[in-house]
Amino acid sequence: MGRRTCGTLLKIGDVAERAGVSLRTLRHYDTIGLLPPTGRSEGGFRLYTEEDYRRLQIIQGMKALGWSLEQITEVLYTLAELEAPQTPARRAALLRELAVHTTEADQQRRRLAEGLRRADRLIETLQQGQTRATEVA
Amino acid sequence: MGRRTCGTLLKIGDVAERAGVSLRTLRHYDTIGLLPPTGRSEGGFRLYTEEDYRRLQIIQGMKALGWSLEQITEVLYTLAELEAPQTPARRAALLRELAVHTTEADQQRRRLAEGLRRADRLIETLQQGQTRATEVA
DNA sequence: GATACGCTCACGACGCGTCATGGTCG
DNA sequence: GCGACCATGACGCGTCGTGAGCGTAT
Repeated sequence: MGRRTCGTLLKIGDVAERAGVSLRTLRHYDTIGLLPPTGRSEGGFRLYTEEDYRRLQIIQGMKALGWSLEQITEVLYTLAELEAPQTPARRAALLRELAVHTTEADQQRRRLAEGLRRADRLIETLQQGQTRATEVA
Repeated sequence: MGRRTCGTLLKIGDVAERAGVSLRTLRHYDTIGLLPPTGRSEGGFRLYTEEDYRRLQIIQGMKALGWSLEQITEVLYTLAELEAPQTPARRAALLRELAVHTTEADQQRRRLAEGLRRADRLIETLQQGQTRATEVA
C-alpha cells in the first residue's frame, strides 16, 4: 500500500521524504551516533520511530543555525540526560553546559541578524549594478 | 620600521592581519583565481594593492552570506566586466547573469530570516530546559 | 520475478588548517 | 648573516553528494 510502513515504524526513505533530507544524510547521522534509528528490520533496514523524526527536526533547526554535528550531538545528549534524575552535582554540571550552549546560540543569533543586514546591502549593490547598466544602454 | 611595506604595496601578512583572515586563506583565494595579488616581488612574494584589499572585503561580505567561493568569483567577474563597455549582446548576457545572482541573494536572505526565527525558537528551548531543571532542583 | 527500496563501501568536493621543507627580505 | 617573513606541496577534516554493486520487500 504505497508508503505506509508496518505499525508506526518508518523506513529511511519515509523519514527522508518527510524531513526533506537525503538518505545519505540519515545514514551519516546514524554512523556518527547523532540519530541512530530505534530499530532494524530482519534484513537490516533502518527503522525509525516518530520520536526519531522529532529528534531529526530539532537537528535540522540547529544545523540551520550553523552548529556542527558534533555540537548538536553534545547538546542533545545534555538535554536527554537532564530529563532523567541525577545527582545534584551532575545536574549542576549539565546546567552549566547548557548555559554555554545557550550563550553560543545567542551569539549565533546575532551573527544571523548581521548577515541579514549584509544580505540587504548586497542585494542593493546587485540591483544598482543592474539599473546602472540598464540606464547606460 | 615594523610592518610598513615599500610604497603602497602590502605583503600577504599585512593583508591577513588587516582583514582578519589567515595566510592560508589568501593563498587559497589566489590559487582559485578569486583574489590574485596584483604583483609579485623578485623573490616571489605576493604583493597586494589597496584595491585588492577592498576586493577582499567584498568577498568577506559575500562569504558571510553563505555564498560559495565559486559563486563569488562569478559575481565579481560579472560586475567587473559590466564596468567596461561591451557589445550590447554581451551586456545583455551579463545582465541576465546578474539577475540570476540577485535572485540567489534574495533566496539567501529568506533563508537567513528563517534561520533567525529558528534561532529564537532554539534559544527558547534551551532556556526552558534550564528553568525547568532549575525549578525541579 | 519485476520493481522499488534498502544495504555497505569508497571516492570526490569545498574551504581551508596544518605540517614539512626551504627560499627571501631588511 | 640573523630573524622575521614568505613560498610551495601534500595530507587531513567535516558534511555530505554520488555512484557501484548487491541484498530485501511486495
